[in-house]
Amino acid sequence: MEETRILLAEDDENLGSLLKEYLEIKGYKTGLFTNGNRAYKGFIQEHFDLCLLDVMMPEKDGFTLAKEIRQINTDIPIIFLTAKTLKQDVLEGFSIGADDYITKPFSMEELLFRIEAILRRTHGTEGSQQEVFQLGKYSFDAQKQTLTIDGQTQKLTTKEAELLKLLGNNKNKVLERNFALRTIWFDDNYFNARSMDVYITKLRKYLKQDPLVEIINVHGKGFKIIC
Amino acid sequence: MEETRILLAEDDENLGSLLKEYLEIKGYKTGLFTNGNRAYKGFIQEHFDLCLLDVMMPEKDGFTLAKEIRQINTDIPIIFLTAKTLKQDVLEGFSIGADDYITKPFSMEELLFRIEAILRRTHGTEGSQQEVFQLGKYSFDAQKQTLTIDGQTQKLTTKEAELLKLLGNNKNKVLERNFALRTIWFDDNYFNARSMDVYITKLRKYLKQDPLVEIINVHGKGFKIIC
DNA sequence: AAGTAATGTTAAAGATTGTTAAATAGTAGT
DNA sequence: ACTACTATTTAACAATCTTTAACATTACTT
Repeated sequence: MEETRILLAEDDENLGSLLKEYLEIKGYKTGLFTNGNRAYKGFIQEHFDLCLLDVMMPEKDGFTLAKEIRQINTDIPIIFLTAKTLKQDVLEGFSIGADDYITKPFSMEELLFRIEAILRRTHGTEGSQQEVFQLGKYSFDAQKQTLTIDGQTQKLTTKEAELLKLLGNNKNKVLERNFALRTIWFDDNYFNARSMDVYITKLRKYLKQDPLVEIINVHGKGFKIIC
Repeated sequence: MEETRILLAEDDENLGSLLKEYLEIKGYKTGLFTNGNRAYKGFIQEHFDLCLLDVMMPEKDGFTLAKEIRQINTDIPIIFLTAKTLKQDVLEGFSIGADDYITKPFSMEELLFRIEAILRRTHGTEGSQQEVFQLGKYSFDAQKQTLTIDGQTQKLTTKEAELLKLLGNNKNKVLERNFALRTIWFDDNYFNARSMDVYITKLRKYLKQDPLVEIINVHGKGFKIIC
């Protein structure tokens, strides 16, 4: 397996070097650039496999930089780091071709999770990758968005499936509220949080047929599925 | 494999040189001309395999240039770049013999997708090459626009085939609405979106005979075919 | 125990998608 | 040109998905 190289564009030097240090410990060679222009030059001169771009930077903002990078390489995964989420911004980001979006403050684990998820998606045999979870007597197919028990199959909506997938990824471990909100809703405001609660209720209904499977709340933290 | 040479006529020098830079990184030798007259001279003097023509250019617009190019070479693929889509313009473009049409702003990924699609179509020994998809028990021939199951063959209309081809190209992955609309309808407005929905319904009907093949909606994103 | 915050639940409102049929546009033959 | 036919778009309404609102319940804090 080759070394994965990450381009990091972040004007806050403290945060930047912290991230760089962390990523390198995790085995990613990281190039840190403290403004958009330098990052662009770096991108042209060196080889990178993934870009982490701060949106708000002096001189050249992350979106502009991303557009320029996209002109050179359409495939390289781009993750935006941003202080605050405006739906508008998220949409603009994705229209440029962002692969993910992460709002500050974020934990290092969260960032790593997203980086690895994207690298799996990009490198891996993608598409055909089977995403079937066993949840007690239930079988959940994230691709097809279906939940099956005793031959009975229930179709799930997109959001239901996305949430159950995150829960299933963390069986018997806490899925943090903010993490789920940022991953699925791209923003962790109050209303999205309530929307997520509604979906938790829906999933619980679907999962009633096996009493050994349960989604429990961890007050103030999030939810975990036990099975 | 020989080198493919692209003629690029674009009066906006910033965009032009970015495109050139990008295309060359992708392995296409690119000649950039910043107005129609220069582009015409360039076309006569050098050899090119594909033309990217901006429609709106001072002195000589893209359509006029295309007509002149067509008099010299009836076969060379031509893609128009245009700021805004007027149905009128698209029709005029195709009547001149355009091979494709792309509206700004477009992503580089999108442009590359179209260039490569056309080169496959034009160059390749093609025939039945990569244009036959296996979708569960179905066999779909994008060239012939036919869908076959158990020896029964159903003819598809052009739009039906184009849409199924895009879906088939992204098996088990989400085909984004906007991308499909821009690729097939050249514009992603509300009405085209509804038209696309109608075609999704039609395709679902055709695909009913194999229950393992399904086109599912990913709310707010697009569709994916699973099989 | 009382008060506050977080979660549970249900229903309505709002947005997107599914479907059918009619209107329009395009095509080929005469 | 006209007619007959097919393909595509538009319109209308139905169904589904998501968010928002409201109120109920539970958990935590003091």
